Amino acid sequence: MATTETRRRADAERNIAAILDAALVSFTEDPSASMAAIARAAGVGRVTLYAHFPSREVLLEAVLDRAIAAAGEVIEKATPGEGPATDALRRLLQSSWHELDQHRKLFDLAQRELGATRLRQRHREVVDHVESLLVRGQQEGVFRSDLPMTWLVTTVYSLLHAAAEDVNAGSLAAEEAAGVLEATLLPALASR
Amino acid sequence: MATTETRRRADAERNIAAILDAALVSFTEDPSASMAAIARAAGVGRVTLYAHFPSREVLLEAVLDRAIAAAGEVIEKATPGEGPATDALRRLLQSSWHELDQHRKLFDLAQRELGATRLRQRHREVVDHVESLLVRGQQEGVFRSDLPMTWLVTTVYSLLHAAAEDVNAGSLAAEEAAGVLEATLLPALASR
DNA sequence: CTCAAGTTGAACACCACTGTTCGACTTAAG
DNA sequence: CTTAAGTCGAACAGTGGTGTTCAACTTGAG
Repeated sequence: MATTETRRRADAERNIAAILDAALVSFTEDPSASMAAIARAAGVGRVTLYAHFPSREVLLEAVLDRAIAAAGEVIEKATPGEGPATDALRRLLQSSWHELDQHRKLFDLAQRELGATRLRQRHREVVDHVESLLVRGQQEGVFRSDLPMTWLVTTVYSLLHAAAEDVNAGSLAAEEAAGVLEATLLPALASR
Repeated sequence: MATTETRRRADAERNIAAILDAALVSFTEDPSASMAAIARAAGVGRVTLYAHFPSREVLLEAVLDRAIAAAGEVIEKATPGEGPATDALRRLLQSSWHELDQHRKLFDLAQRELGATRLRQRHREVVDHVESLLVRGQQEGVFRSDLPMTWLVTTVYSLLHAAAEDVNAGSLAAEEAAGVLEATLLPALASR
C-alpha cells in the first residue's frame, strides 16, 4: 500500500528513517535544536535533510505524526479497554510512560511553533485513549468523579512527564519509574 | 542598607523595576523572548536595557534572584513550619501555587541557558521549604514514606505547574486551582 | 538654574540559523 | 555496466538576534 509510485531508493529510505529518529531525540532533548544539529545527529549532510524535509516546520510535523502513530500503537498493545480499569491503567503506565512523555514534549514544542489550534485534533487521538480509560474507571466507581475530567488527564500526563524528567536527570531509576507512578497516581485518582 | 554608594537616580530605579517585571512575564511566557521584546514590554529603549543589564545572561540571573526572593517571602508568610503538616501544605498551596509555578518556569529556562549545576544552590533555597514541610509530615505520620523524598517534591511541583498551565489555557478557573491541587495532592502524599 | 545622570534611536559589526544552488561524487537498481 | 537517484561540501543571500558606540535629548537632584 506504500508502493504508490514513490519508488524511493533504499539508501534514501534509510536516511529518512535516520533523520526522523535523530529529529525525535533532538527535539525532545532541546526544543531549539537546529537543522544542522539534527543532520549531524542523523549522520547525514545538511543538504540531504533539506532534500527530504524542505523546512523545519515540515520536519517537525513528520516527527509529530510518527510519534502519534507510535504512541497509538504502544497504547493499544496495553489493551486499555479490557479488565478492571485500575489494572488497565497499571498496564498503560508500565508500557507507555516513556513513549507518552516523548509525545508530550513534542506536543509542547509543536504548540509553540505551529500554533495551538492546528494541533488539537492530532493530539486528541492520543489523549482520548487515556481519557476513555479514566471515564471507564469512573463508571466502575474506582476513579473519582469530584474533579473535572480534563484535570484528571492533566494529572496523569503531568506526573508521567515528571517521572521521565527525573529519570533523565538521574534521580530516578528507569525500572522504578512505572512503579513510582503507579503508587502516586492510583491514590490521586481513586474515589473515596 | 541598600544605600551602599549606588546613588541611582529615581527614574533609573523605576526603569530597572519595570524591566525586571517585564522580563519575568516575558521569560515565563516565552523562554526565547528577545532583549528587544523585553525592552518593548518594559516601555524602555533597548539601549537602556543594556545599560542596566549588560547581557541576556545577567538579566536572567537578576530575574531569577528576584523570583527566588519573592517565592521565599510568600512561602514564609504561609508559615509552613506551624500547625499540622496537612494544614500547612493547604496554606502553602492556597497562597503560593502561582508564585511557585513562575519560579519553576524560570528555573527550567535558567537550567538550559546557564547550565544545570550553577542553579542547584539557588534553587535549593526554595525547594527546601517544601521539602522540610514534607519531612515534617512524614515524622508526624501523615505523609507517606514509601517513596523517595525527591519524588514527592517533584510530584508537588509537577502538579503545581500543571494547574498553572491549565489556568493559563483557560481549562481551569484560577479560584479553583488551589482546591483542585489540594484534592489531588493530599491523597497522593498521604500515608496509608 | 545648572549639570551630571540617564534615556533614546540610529547605525554598526558579528554571529547563528534558515533555505538554496551548484557541481562533483557515490550508490542502488536494472 | 550503465544510468538515474541520491549524497555531499562549499558557498550564497536573507533574516533576526546580540551587544556596542555615538551624539542629541530629557530628567532628576542639589
